[in-house]
Amino acid sequence: MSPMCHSSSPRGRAGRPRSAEAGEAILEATRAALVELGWSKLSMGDVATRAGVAKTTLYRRWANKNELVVDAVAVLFDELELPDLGSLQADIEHVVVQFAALLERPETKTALMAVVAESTRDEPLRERIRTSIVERQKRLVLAGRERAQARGELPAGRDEEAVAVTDDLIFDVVAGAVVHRSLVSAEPVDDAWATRLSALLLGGLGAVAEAG
Amino acid sequence: MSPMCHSSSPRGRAGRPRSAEAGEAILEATRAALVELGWSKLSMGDVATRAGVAKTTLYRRWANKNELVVDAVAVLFDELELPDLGSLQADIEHVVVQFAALLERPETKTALMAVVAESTRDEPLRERIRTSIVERQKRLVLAGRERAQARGELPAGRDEEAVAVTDDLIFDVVAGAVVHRSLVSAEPVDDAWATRLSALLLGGLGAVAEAG
Amino acid sequence: MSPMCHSSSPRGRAGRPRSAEAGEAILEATRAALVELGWSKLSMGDVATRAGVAKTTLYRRWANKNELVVDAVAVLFDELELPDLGSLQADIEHVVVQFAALLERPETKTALMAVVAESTRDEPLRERIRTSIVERQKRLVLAGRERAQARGELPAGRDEEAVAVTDDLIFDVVAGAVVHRSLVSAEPVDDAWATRLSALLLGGLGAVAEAG
Amino acid sequence: MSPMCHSSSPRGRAGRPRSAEAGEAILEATRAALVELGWSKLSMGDVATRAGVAKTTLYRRWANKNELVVDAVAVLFDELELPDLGSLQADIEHVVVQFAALLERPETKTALMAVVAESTRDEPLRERIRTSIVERQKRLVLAGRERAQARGELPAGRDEEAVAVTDDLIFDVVAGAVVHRSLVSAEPVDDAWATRLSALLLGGLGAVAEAG
DNA sequence: CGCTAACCGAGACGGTACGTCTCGTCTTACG
DNA sequence: CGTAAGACGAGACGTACCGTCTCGGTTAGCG
Repeated sequence: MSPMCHSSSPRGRAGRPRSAEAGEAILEATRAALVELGWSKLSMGDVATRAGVAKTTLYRRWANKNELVVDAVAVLFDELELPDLGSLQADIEHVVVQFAALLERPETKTALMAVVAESTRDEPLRERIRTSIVERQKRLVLAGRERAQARGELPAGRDEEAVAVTDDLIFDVVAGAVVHRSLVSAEPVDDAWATRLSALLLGGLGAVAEAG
Repeated sequence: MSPMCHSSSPRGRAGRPRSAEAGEAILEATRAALVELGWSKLSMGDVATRAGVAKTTLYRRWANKNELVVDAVAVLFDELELPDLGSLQADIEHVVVQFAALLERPETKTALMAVVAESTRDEPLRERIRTSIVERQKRLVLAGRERAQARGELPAGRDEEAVAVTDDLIFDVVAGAVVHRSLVSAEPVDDAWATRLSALLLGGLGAVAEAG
Repeated sequence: MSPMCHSSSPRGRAGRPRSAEAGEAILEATRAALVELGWSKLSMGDVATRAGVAKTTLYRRWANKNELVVDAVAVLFDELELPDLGSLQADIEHVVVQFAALLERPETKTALMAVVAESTRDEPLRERIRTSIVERQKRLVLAGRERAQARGELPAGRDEEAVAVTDDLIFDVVAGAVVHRSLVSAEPVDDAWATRLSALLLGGLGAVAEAG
Repeated sequence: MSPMCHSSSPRGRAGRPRSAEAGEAILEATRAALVELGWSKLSMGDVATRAGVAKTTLYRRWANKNELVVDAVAVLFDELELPDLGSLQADIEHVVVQFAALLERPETKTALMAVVAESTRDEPLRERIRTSIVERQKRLVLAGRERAQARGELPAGRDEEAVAVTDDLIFDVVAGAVVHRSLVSAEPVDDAWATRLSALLLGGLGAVAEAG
């Protein structure tokens, strides 16, 4: 399940194989172009030139600019980590600040909303975003919740379904709130804000669990 | 403070005045084009044609496509209302569902994230989004909170600053969660989800207030 | 019946009129590009650049490279003249040499056969060649024949139809022979060859007239 | 002197020899593609696919599209014959009609002028055309003239040089006239026209012989 | 009988040009 | 002066071929 799978080999492999370095050079060039130009002024030709590659090579691997950009930024989200800071509150605060820092990076800031916007009219793109970014990062919620349960901060989830539903809710709330604060409200996600958001979640989680 | 203020009349008025109907026809045409084509395939020329107007007229009133789109969709957000449903929980649920319905409309769905994305590289646009959309809709949080205080569901805010900070937090959390659920996770914002989100917030609000 | 008529004004005139100088600059640039690059390496983008014009401007006026090239070279054929040299033999020799000289010019040499080749698959192009080049130059045959009749070198044509048919034959023979000698056989059309061809025609004309 | 001689074996032969059937399949595929697409839309990749052959195989044998096309159509010209019809006039008429029929075939029609056009800028191509097509078909003039001399319709040529010069003239006139009538004037080469052309030539030949 | 050199198919590669589209500006004539 | 119409310079789009290259795999003939 390679990230770049636009019309791969039909059955086995015949002919010259795709250059491995080209792929990485392109993604790197894409990120550089995002930083310099932003999403809307990024052009395929420019990326190709930066990567020292022909435009055709880009189109051979990605159907369009959006798919390319998703692949280029998806890897950045994998840098997010959830070290054990001893309490759920601390863990949440940490990931919130980390995520906000990621969103402050110019390549992420300009690209994320743009591809989400495009995905509202492009089902394959939406799917690629889901698999490359969204679903991958739910691991953070999962890990945080399980660690909190291990610590006894949260009750063990009896109903598996209910646990997953709550995980999803938390994910949308945390990710959504950080994105909205950062990109829409355009106000800083500092430690104080992260603390307030964590407090809100912790308090709310109890209520949701009771209501369950 | 008209929403379209790109170089008004210099000092008094001379020559032929601007057609009043043209402005509304353009915004209407813009919304229609958003529905049919989505943001990225919407073009100024097409909007002009639909509105029966020359391209020049568009550029005389809006600096570019993004400013035009913001004005075209901003008005839709004013339709959001907060009827008194008797409890804070019900009020929140109602506005969440209403907001989700708004985001499901094709013109809003395709446009909102797009202009936010563009605004990360365009300060005037960001400002226009803030004044035309974001700040205007904070009224909903304000109204909901005051009504809840009146009902006694929430304590009266002693510190005005702290109240505003919490209002902002709630706004980012609610708006962000709904947007993320709807556009990024691409899963439905139904009554059940709205109920869970409301429960989370109500529970959290208590905690935040205590911590405050 | 302007030579450049690719989708001109729908009914009357509205909007900015087409730049007159642009048209001439484009044709001039086309001829220059033909000289330097030849037909097959001539590109629309290059012509546009040479003419200091946008590619769109070319496509607004000509449907494709072939139509442009026909217009660019057609005017060169109008330079052919038929001065009265006192005898039909001399007149023929002169026009043969003149035509050969025209075919030796690099822009004509490379372009003429190319557009004729393309015209075998492109009816509008064939028509444009006929009206812009072929039919226009039949004037030379007409003038030569009438002058010879006036001199008494040829009998006055009784049957108008037969005269036209013979004119066409002569045109195809002269033009075809020169083109074939010059471009296919790739041998020089010098005075000696022109003399031989003229002699052949003069001798043949008598026979055709008798047979006629 | 094989027709396909693009960088044969260096000194002797080693390794696998070239597939004989591939060569014919490629020429056949080229003709088919010419019929369907015409010269300008014929592509090497398409020919390769039609022939069930790799593009590499084409380039191993022909330097480029034009050389390939010349070889593909050259063989068609060998079908021209000059049966003895009893008189020079009849022989000429016959070959004229035959040649016109050949030029009416879509593969010939589209290819011949195209490669001639290209040859004005490509000396090796011009040479290939001369040896593969032009010089080969002069045999028809030669045979016709000798047969006419044998019949006593034409005087025996005293001066060998003069005879060759006249042969060339006749070749250019006949071939040129037919091509021009057929492809440039785009009018039919029917029996009547062939008769007129033959009459012109026969009459002219006498004059040229006397003048010669 | 196994080497080995040249062949073969497939298809990716860096390029170039295509013809279309949209941008935002400019130039008309009309009201 | 505002307007509708539409041409303009600029430049990106995504596609199609070009001619070259790199693969893995035949297929001869020579040793």
